[in-house]
Amino acid sequence: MPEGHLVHRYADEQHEALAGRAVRATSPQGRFDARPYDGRVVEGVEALGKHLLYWVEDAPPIHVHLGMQGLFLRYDDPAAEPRKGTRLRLATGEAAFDLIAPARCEPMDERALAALRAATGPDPLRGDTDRGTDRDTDRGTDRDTIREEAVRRLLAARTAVGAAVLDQSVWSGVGNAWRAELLFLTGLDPGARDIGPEAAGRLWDTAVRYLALGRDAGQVVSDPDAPDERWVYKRERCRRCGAAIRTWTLASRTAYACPADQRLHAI
DNA sequence: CCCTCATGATTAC
DNA sequence: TAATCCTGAGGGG
Repeated sequence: MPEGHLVHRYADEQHEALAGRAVRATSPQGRFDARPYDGRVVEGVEALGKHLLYWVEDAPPIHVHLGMQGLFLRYDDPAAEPRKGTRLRLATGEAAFDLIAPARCEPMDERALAALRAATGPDPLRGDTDRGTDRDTDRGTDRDTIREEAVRRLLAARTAVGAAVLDQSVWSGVGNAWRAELLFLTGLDPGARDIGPEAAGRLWDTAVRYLALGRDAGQVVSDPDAPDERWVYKRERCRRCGAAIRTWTLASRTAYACPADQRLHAI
């Protein structure tokens, strides 16, 4: 059940383990044709919002989306028996990564890749790592430029901010738990509209900072002093003020908000 | 053990 | 708006 922070964590871990190496690629379950990738060198593993791209020498990139149920298992013994239902195993001599229950796992052609990039808004975790910085700098998309684009797209959305941040073409990587916690941290009610460039910028800055904490910790972190706690997400009462948390459906997902600490109009 | 729900998103109706 | 993908966690019996 991964949002962008975990997808980036997977990408970083697998890039470290696989890039520059030839991999054994198999589909124990048989639902992915791994033959074009078996024995080839992995050039890199890249996260794009909640999407993963595997770049492999002399083969089309593999697109993976974990959806709600997808996960990776890492085995330090690459000969370990995969669980049945493993869609894809990528293994070196040192480790194996098994992909279970993905929403997507498919080769990507140029057209599909262009469509994916076009449908993917600014990612708070792009440009955060050295790897990403190099790549993004080459395209002239430094942090400030990304931030301006993020603010522009959020304001252009015209929907409730809680709907906009879940729209992956507005910002990519934010999911339902982060929506709840980021909007709390920014003092914005998910139903707020027309929040203005200043609040939009604060929300973006909060996303950049906290998703990085979450990626490094391997879980949602909305209070560095209490990394296992949340302010409003799935809570009965606000962790800050004790008010009863309001829940409702917004953009087909359960929204959580503190009626006292979050406002419909940015201050 | 069985049932429901979920940190997603597409597709069909 | 609902069904779908089809795993894991958690609650009830």
